[in-house]
Order: sequence, then structure tokens, then C-alpha cells
Amino acid sequence: MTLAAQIRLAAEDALKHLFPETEIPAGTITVNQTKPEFKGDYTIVLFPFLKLLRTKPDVLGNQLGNYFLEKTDLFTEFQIVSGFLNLTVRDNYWSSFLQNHFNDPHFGEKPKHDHRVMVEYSSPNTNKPLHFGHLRNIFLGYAVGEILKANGQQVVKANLVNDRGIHICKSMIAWQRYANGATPESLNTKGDHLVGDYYVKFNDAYKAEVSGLVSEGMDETVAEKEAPIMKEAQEMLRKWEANDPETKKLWETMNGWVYEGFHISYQRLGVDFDKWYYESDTYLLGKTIVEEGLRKGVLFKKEDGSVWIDLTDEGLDQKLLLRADGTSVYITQDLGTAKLKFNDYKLNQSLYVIGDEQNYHMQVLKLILKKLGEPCADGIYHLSYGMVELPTGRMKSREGTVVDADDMMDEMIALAKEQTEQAGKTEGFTQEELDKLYETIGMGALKFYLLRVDPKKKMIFDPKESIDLHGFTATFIQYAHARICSILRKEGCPLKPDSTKFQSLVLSQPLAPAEKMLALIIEQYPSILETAAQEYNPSAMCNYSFQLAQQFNSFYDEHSISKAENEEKKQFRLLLIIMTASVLRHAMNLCGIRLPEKM
RNA sequence: GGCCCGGUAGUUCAAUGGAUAGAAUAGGAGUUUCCUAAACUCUAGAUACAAGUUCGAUUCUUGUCCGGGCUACCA
Repeated sequence: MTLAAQIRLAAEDALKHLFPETEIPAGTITVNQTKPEFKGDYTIVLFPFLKLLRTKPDVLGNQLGNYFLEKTDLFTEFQIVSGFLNLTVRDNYWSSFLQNHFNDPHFGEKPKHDHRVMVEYSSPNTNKPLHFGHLRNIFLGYAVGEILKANGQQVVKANLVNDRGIHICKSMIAWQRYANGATPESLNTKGDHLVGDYYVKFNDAYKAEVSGLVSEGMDETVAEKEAPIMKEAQEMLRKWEANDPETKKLWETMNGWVYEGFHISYQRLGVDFDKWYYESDTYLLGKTIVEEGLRKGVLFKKEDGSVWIDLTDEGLDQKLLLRADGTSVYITQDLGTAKLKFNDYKLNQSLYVIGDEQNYHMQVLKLILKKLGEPCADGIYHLSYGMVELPTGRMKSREGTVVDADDMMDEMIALAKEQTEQAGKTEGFTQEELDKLYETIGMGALKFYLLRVDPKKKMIFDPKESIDLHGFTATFIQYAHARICSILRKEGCPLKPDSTKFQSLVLSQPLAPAEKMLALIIEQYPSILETAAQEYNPSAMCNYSFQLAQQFNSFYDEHSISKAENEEKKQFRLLLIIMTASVLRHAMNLCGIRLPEKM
């Protein structure tokens, strides 16, 4: 149990003893870290109890404080400052805490339990390569999955590939028209980029045909429907749905190219999936659910035969579920897929990492399932995140302002190389080690940059200046970690040392503020990890890791480890930095960020 | 029009209803005979506006203003 939780329990216990008549409502006990300008380590806020217990802050503070000193072994003293009870934690608490946990590479994790959750993320279309906006989704989904795992949940990471539809047909048509049989091999291109290029070519040709028709006097909206290339694409989609062998073959070939490209990108991004769903398998699902809904009277049929649900009670509109011709729409297949997921894995919960422009869609999806009485409805959670925008606004493929994901990775790694060389830190590395280091630094910076912000907030990305390797970055944390490793190497102390070595440590001298603060921050890690899981928020891990690295740097500057004042101090500080490194590694690893031992 | 989300230093981000609103970066001033200066120390700078609830509001409620998203028989 974390110290803050222990203090909360102790306070609860004290209040029960001191005021047996009064019931203290849950949640009224607030325990905070003491502000640096006051003496003490943790603070209990007294205000909420004053009215309830009809007492004064000084009186209550003294009662509580004395009770703690008498009944627990946690504190050495307390101060009362205007309604706040500031508690000073016994130094030996920190040393024994470190001795108990420094050797545990899983510090902060929770035991496994049988809560099954699926995290669906990435879910790309197969008509174009991944871009910068997708990266936020991918890192977020991966990190949330890992964070939930560390909290003991059974996680299935899933990718639902949108592999069919008119957009894919557009690429196929353009390829047929213009490619002359070109393949990724013949052009020496990544397959996803090749297919994306023909998607762009389609749009160019389409635009040209429309403006041609307009100049011949056709109305623009009519021209948009009548352009031959668009009609070809629609015809191709019909053939696909009719299982035309030739169309299917081309579709399989081109999708195959895209998957090869995606797999390279995913591997480089360091993310993985336990389950792949393909829309070509799932797009017909959902119709049976609709039929059942009709039988139950939850849905209704209009005169033309189309099927609807009325959500006006919930402040929403009526929503179409089946067209008049009986074909399904987007949300119909989502209903089916939602149920499929729960059946496949007996899930308790199903997370969808999807951009916030689909908030309404996801709300409707959940609501419909609820109205249909599907048990999976309650487990559905939309992990909504804000768009990544450029200073000039949204990225638009039509305007060519999309930042390609592969390019972005290359640029970051190049930046890492440049900065490392500039700082003259390449000595003592082989070329192979250097390349690995640049990748670690570049990818780390990219991931941290996208994860450090609260997911639900939209973020602005300025390709020219946004990404820095100084300040609130992964590099800062990586550097602190490398420094620790360097010290440990020189001290002949392995990263995961023998736990018997430090067992005899007893403090005879008071801890310096920088030492104590570092231990205090480390001790909070389990509660940070828990909160990050509850809120599905990896930015908590980033903020925390940065704070920890920052405190380490201050400590490092002020106190020497190798030349500590005496052996006792040296032992304590070694424990401190071993655990600092271990927690940093753990926290960043959950975000997919690696920390080098040397940089 | 309706619904949803956001508005905090010049900029990018923090702050379970708690003390004098924290960082980073850009700006100013310093630190290297000593474990990695990709670091450290000091300095200056912000809650859009107005009411309300509260001992206490960046946080909760309402209204106004600004920005974004959604509101398809597209996926």
C-alpha cells in the first residue's frame, strides 16, 4: 500500500476513535504531498471535518497528530498551519521502503485478475499509408493496453482493418488505368505508399474529369456523379460485392502490398496486435441484430422498407440502420462487430481508440446496443482523442499537407543523429550501437511528444519547431537513465543487483531534502500507474517520469554517489538511483519508450 | 439551429474542490580542477468574461464571448 493510502487509513482510524459518534463520509479525507514551502512530507486537509465535528483546526490537528505519533510508527513530528496538518515521515520509512522494493522490476504492477478488455486501435484504411495523425492513435492504444496489463487486466490488442469499400476501389481503378503493371518491387517502393499514390492519382483524374464536364456546361453536382472514373469505381465496388474473381484478385494483391508496408511501419513503431479483424469479413454482420430489434419492437420500419431507431428521447435524432433495399450502413456492421468481439473473448470491456470526431457515432452505437438489450453495451468505451493539427489547421490529403508517418520517423531519427553528433557524444560506440541509439532517441522523442498531452485535447504540431530534444521530452528522461547506468557501471553495481547486499542498511544520519524527495516520488509510482489505468491516460506516465528524472538531476547535482560522505550514505544513494532507473524504465516501457544505458 | 469538446505565462502543456496556480520552451543572469552541461541554479511572466454554490473554485452550476468537432440512405 502506498504511503498516502496508509495515511488515509490512519486518519480514518483516528477519527473513528476520537469521534466514535460521528460518521465520516467516504472521500472527505484528503491527503496531499506537502507544498515545498512548508515543513513536512504529507498533508491532511482539516477543513472538511470542522463543521462536522464542531471543532477548531488547531484542536483537531493536535488530536490527530498526537494520535498518529502514539499509534503509528510513520511520523516523527507534525505542524498545523491554517487548517492543514503537515506530517513529517520518519527517515527510516524511506530506507526500508527502498530495501524492500529496489530489486523488484515489477514494482507498481498489480496481480493478474480476470478482467478481460479489448483495446482496438490503429484500424487503418488500406488505401493509403499511415500519417502523423494515426501515430497518436497507435501510441495511445498501445500504451493504454500495456498500462492496463500492468494493472493486472487481461488485454487483447486488436486491429480492425478497413479493407473494403469505395476508397479501395478508387486506388484499384487508378492503378489499372495508370500503373502499367507496376508493383512495389518494380518501383522499389513500400506497398502502402504505392497504393496511396494511386489513390491520389484517382482524385487528380476525378477532379480533371469533373472540371472538364463543368466546362462543357454540366452542373457541378451532376458532374461529380457522372465523371466516368467515379462510375468505374462504383462499378468495381459492385463487382467486388458480387465476388467477381478478377476484381477480388486485384483487391487481394493490392491489399497485400499495403499490409506488407503496414507491417514494416508497425514493427518500427514497436507496436503489436493480438487479433486482426477485417471489415471484409465483418461488414455483413449486424443484420440479424437489426431483425431481432424489429421483432422486439425497439426498431421500426418506414414505408419504403428502411429500418430506423428513434433516439429522440435521448436528445438525439432518428438513425437509419438498414437502407430501403435491405443493405446495411456503417453503424449496422459496427453493431455486429461489437457483439462479435465480446463473443470471441468473453470480454468485460471493449475500448475503441477513435478520434473525437466520432463521438456522436460511438454514443449512438452504445445507445442502440443498450436499447436492444445487448449485454455488451455497458462494456463499450470510446477512448476519444483530439486531432493532431498543423499550425495552418487540419491535415488534408487533398491539399497535400499530410505528414507521412514513415517520413516522420526518418526525420526524428535523423534529428537524433544530428544532435548526438553535435554534442560530440559518439565516442566509444560502434556504428551499430549508434544506429540503435539514434532510433531509441528519435522514436522515444516522437512517442513522448504524442503521449505527453491529455488524450482528449487536440494538439498542434509544428513540424519545424515542435520536436525538441530538450525540456519535457523523452530525451531528458533517457539522459537521466543513462547517467544512472554510468554511475552504476563505475561502482561495479549491476542494474538488478543482489538484494542481500543492502539488507543491513540502517540510517544514523538525517536524509537531505533532495534524497528524501527522490524517495518520496518513487514511492508514489504505484498510485500513478493505477490512476493512468483508471483514466486511460498515458500522459500521467509521461508527467510522472519527467518529474522523477528532474528530481534525480537535482539530487545528482547536489550529492555525489561515488564520493558520498560515508558508506551508509553511499549505500542509501545507490539504492535510490537503482530504483529511480528501474521505475523510469518501467514507466517508459509501458509507453513503448526505451531507455538507453549509455548516450 | 441542436448536441459534444476545449479556452491557464509570448508559445506548448500541468494542477482527486485545498495553502502563494506548477513545468517546459523562448527572454535575462549564473554554474564545468568533482559520478555524462542532452544537465543544474536564480530571475521575469498566465486561470477569456460575469454571476452563483462553498470555509475555500482553474476545477462544480448558469449565462456571454472565442475556437474546434459532429449533426449523410459515405465509410
